Amino acid sequence: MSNTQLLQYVRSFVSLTDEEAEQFAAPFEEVHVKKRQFVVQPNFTNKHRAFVVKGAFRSYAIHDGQEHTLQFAIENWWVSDFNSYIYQHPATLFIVALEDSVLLQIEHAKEQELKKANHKFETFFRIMAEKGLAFEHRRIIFNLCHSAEARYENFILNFPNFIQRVPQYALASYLGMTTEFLSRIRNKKAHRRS
Amino acid sequence: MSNTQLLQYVRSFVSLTDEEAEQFAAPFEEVHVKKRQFVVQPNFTNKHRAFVVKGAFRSYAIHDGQEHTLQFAIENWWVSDFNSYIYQHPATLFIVALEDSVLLQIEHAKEQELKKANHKFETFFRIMAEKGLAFEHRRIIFNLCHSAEARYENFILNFPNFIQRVPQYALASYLGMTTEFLSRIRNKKAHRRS
DNA sequence: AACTACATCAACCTTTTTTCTTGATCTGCT
DNA sequence: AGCAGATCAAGAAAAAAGGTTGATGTAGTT
Repeated sequence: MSNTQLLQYVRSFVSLTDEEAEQFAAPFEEVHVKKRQFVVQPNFTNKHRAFVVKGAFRSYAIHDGQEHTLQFAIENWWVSDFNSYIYQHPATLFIVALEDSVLLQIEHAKEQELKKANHKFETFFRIMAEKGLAFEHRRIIFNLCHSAEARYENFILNFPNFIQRVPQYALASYLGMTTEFLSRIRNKKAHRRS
Repeated sequence: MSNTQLLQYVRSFVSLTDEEAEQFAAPFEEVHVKKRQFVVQPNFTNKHRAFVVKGAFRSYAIHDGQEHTLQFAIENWWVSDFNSYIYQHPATLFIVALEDSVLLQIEHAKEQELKKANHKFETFFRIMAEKGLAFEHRRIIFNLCHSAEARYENFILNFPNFIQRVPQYALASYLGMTTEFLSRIRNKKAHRRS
């Protein structure tokens, strides 16, 4: 059961009794999406917070016709347009499945109930937010300080399991460079090794 | 300007002074969508009525895993999940762009204001609804009375400019037959001609 | 002035996906 | 039995997605 996976994840942050675990998992529903399917689109409010049980996602914005990737998510990551979700405003991001995937999603209102119901649940969501914030801070600083090549190398180092699963144009736009330039970096690297 | 196109259309049904035209057009906003992008999805309320300035759309329902096409729309047609739009209830249809397209859309509330503001606007929307209703009546009767082949021939006759723009599987599901059967009809027809 | 780090544009190739076609077989009607 | 049409499976054809390369440009450095 896919709840097991979610609960295992949650329990790695807060300890839950079996009843608590059950209570936490209850409001989540399983959703299957096919590759290339959108789960969030601009102008539609992002009503759920979603946990990736299986598969891969990309969230991105389009500005002046250019796609800018904000995030990738694979198993045991969360995906949503956070600005849309927490304020329950229309989304500005696209979130699309990069593979056939399975999500566990909880409605915004249900999440509020959970947090009210049990202090541990509140703690869990706080930890998620803090981790997310810290991660983005590291990312921003790193991006500001390093060259395109260094950013790519860093990505490989930190997310080796993403590399085979995200398309290169998406990775390029995540790392803030053109797809052509990323292609050249990879090429150069391959030659160096041989 | 794409408003011109809308106003020309409106004026073909009701006469408007220039001020009226301006007032009518004001609440419409232009939206660009790419091929394969959804503008309406089940469970989200269809908040806008949309006029197709450029491009093509298809609205369809999924029942028992089968897609059933309700409508196609190209330039100068309107597209929405009408049941969702007029009652402002969650949609049951998908509406997807078949090509890169441009819409002019008006919010539900703004439309109500327009209709209150000027009798002519009320008249215009009444005409749209009546035309739509009459059209669907013709369609239903025709479908009940004719064979798959006759329905296809009729479509060609009445909507020659749709033929090249809608995929065949979509047309088949609009005409109430399988894509394979439509393929055979087309094939037979081609042979007859040569 | 040359060099580095990167962008843009266009062409092209490869792989994957989508769409369409065909044959074989089945069903329910008349 | 014969017709209108469905279903299933296999392929072919067409379109789209993804990736690479070369040429050329630019802004900031050395």
